[in-house]
Amino acid sequence: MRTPANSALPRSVREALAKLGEDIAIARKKRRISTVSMAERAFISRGTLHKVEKGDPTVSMGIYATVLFVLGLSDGLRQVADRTRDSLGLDIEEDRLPKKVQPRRRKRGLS
Amino acid sequence: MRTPANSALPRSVREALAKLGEDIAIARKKRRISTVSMAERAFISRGTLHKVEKGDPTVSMGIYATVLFVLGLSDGLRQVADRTRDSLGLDIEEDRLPKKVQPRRRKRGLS
DNA sequence: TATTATTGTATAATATAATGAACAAATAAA
DNA sequence: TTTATTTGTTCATTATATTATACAATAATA
Repeated sequence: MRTPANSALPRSVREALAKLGEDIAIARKKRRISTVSMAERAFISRGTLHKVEKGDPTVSMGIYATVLFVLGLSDGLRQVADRTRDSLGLDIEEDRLPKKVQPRRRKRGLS
Repeated sequence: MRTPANSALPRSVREALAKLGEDIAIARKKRRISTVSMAERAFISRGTLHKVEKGDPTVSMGIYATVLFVLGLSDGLRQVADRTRDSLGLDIEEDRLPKKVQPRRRKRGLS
């Protein structure tokens, strides 16, 4: 990622990722898996695993997901934005949601 | 990511990410946010947002996290691997977990 | 305490993620 | 039905993520 979303992440986002990284490290230790072994199982380098356990935002989602999978925790991913839990926004049945979001148009000829 | 973890993700992982992407797209539509507007708010390009809504594993975690934040769904991230929910592994108090994971050593001099 | 493996960092090289632009296809509003 | 806007894709360019390697610091075992 080479976007401001990298260097200038909102505090709460940075904290959420940091917590995720910590939780991953704890889960790994609970399972008595070394960083070397974990890196091998996830097909990544030890350095990248270290970033994951720090909650580094530049690491790809696929790598996070694979690490979680190795830990048997990938189900958590499915619930992150689960529809049934999402109370915000319009309360419309999924089928009736517009496929494209389009603002109400102005009549032609108005300044 | 340029690791096998990219092209050869386990089925369940690919599916979990695909679901996450779908849920994100639905949440966006519920809130009547266009892809253009969403991309702006998350400081990313429209193309990358499209990947996110497909559950593409090569997109950075920071970008996923920022999009979730814009949707007001970033709390879900904090619970993905939450300790208190993690029933697997050793059931040891966090404080007593070893900082390093080390296998039991062999006595010297044994073949 | 001595020893040995694990973990924390740093660096250069290289693969690739993210962008912006441009065009086609699809959909919602008039 | 017509029209305007959104969304899907592609491509070349550029920034950067990931790796492999090596060394230092740290912690667990005997």
